[in-house]
Amino acid sequence: MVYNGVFSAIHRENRIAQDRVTRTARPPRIQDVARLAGVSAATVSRVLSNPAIVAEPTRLAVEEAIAETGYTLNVTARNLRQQQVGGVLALVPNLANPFFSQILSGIAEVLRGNGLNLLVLDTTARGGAGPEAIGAYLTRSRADGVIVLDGSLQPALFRQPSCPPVVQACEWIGGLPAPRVLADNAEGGRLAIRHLTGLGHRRILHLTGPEENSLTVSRRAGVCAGLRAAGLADGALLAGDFSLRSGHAAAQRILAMAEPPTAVFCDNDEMAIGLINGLVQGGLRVPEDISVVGFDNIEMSAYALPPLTTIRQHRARLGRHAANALLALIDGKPCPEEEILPVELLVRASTAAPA
Amino acid sequence: MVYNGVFSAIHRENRIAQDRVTRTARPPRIQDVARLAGVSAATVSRVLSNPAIVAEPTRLAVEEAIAETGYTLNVTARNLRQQQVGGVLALVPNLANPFFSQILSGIAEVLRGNGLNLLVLDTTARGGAGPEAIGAYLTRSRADGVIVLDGSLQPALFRQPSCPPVVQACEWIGGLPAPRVLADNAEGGRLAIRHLTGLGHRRILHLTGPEENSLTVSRRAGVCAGLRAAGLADGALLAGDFSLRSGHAAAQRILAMAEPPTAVFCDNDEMAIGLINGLVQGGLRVPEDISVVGFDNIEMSAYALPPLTTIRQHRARLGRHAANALLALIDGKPCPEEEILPVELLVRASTAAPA
DNA sequence: GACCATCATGTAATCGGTTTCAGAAGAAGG
DNA sequence: CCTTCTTCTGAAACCGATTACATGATGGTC
Repeated sequence: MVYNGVFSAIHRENRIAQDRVTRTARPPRIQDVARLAGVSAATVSRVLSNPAIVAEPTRLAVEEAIAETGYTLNVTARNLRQQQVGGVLALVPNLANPFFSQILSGIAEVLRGNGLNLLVLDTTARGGAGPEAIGAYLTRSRADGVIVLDGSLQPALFRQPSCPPVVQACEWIGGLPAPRVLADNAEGGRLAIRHLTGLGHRRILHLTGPEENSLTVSRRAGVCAGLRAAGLADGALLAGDFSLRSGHAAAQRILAMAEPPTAVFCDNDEMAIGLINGLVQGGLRVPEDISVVGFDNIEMSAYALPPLTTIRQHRARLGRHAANALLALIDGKPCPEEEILPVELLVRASTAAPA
Repeated sequence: MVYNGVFSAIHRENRIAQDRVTRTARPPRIQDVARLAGVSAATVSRVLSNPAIVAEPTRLAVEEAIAETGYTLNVTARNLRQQQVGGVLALVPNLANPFFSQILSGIAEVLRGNGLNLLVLDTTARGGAGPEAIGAYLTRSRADGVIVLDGSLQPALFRQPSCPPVVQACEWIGGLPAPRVLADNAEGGRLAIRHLTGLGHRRILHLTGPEENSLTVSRRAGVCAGLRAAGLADGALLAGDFSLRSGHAAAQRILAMAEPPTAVFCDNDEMAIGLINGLVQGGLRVPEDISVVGFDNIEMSAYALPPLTTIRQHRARLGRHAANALLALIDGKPCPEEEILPVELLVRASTAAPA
């Protein structure tokens, strides 16, 4: 006891000496602020998290002490005590894809407003995380919640008992009972087809994403509905993978057709732009010889040549809605199982009546 | 003491009962694993972080207990004890911009390999973070390190005593003494001009980013060097802001010129694509009437019409190098003040000899 | 003046790991 | 058989906050 007292006295002297020499020696803790303000650590904590319950003079003294010491809260300590992580994990198939990064932007905006960090995990990263590596992140100890942007993940991943609340955005995983925030993909497909059939097109090709992809499936449904509404059969389809390259490759296939379509609806803008590039280089004119419609309205589509007719979906907004849904889930508040955001047709110059 | 003993016995019973009923009652802690394995918590911790120092039979028993309980480490608790955050903060001007998200992708890859999270903060987010909001993140308690991708921030932000190690990537901030990982911007400008002068161009316009931007400044220097090497004067410049829109706007200005340039070098691909769009819509042909060179080699540039001649820089690689530099800094290892990554000229179809 | 409610604050337990230090067990050497 | 050294493990302190509970002061009421 005596030894202890002596020791801590020495220790304190030492600390003060250090403070005089180098300010960076050791960041101040809540206890240091308390000492300086002549109150307990509990009171400082209260000033920090709930100032209203602290008497005015005390509060001012504490605030002054905080300013004087340059104190900043240790977030990790708070998180440990409050049994939270302070962050939400976003699972994206490809961080480098602008489509996803715009959704992330919306997510980040809402999270930051609620004091939460955005943690990003690239599910198909190079040197990459296998499913088991992703699973290691799906713990309450790693994130307070998860937003899934990758529909190709296994639902089993999310069934571990310690998995935090999950929300799906944009794409979704079959058999995963987590709320979904989606664009109205079917309606988008339908709108695109209605536009084309309205122009008089009857041979319409659908350039899709990967066959099993949830976006592909629902957009395809809309396409078929649109075709039927115009009294047409389901029509041809060609499978791509959402990349510029696969759009370009599709052009070669089309150029080689005996009876090529007069219009193509693409499941995203990037394939549409790749397709136009391939078609034009193959000697066709867009839209005179063949019309092209995209999906997403990425920024670039307005500056393509010709500017692209497309289905617009508001990606940042989708991200915001997903983040808000997750926040509700984390707080144990009710959250709709499925939220569908409207899309709209944007007519530019890549579509015209068939020759 | 007795009361305490009785209480914890009841508590334990209760816990076991809960475990039988719902597995989600309470995640196991290291203590639970220790009890099951018949060892102390310290030993379990050692198995987790440094298995080599634990005797084989003990280790196996612990590993079995871990598997049986489904234990997962509480990362927050570990971080608190180890005085770290387990994450690195990236300050990006615009998360939705593919240019930055590809750098992020490289950063994320390296960080994940080292067990660190990537935290993303959008410096110009909507509803946005003022400088003071950003400053609140620049604390050792919020991040183990910071990678700055935004050259427009105030250097003073990073001077707070509690600011963690900082590395700048891609752009840089004047007066901030933090290591920089950059593309060879000047060389890129020089290469572009050499290519154009080699084709015979003599009236070359430089479409720049914002005047004070660090990329603009160094690319401009390269452009001027290139022009001088060809015996030409510094030449005209037009200031844009790296956006598609500003490229498009520049086209209007060029179309209105009495003596328009025969070639334009743009400080990024997006402006170049916007520019081409504007020029073509204004009736000029690219490259027959006017040549255009971009910078960055974004994916889209290969599929522009015409495909864009540009300067290629490897963004993911830049991100990886920046992350590695930061890791060195965090570990107190030496780290070069400036690292310059090579760029190269990619000739496609948007450049040709002047008419 | 005694009693009670209210408010402000302090004390100490707590979150869940890691790590220092010390001690036990076993091996090696004299 | 007794040291001495090594290897392994456990007890307890520690990281830095939050918060349940206790306490003291104050003011109002009868």
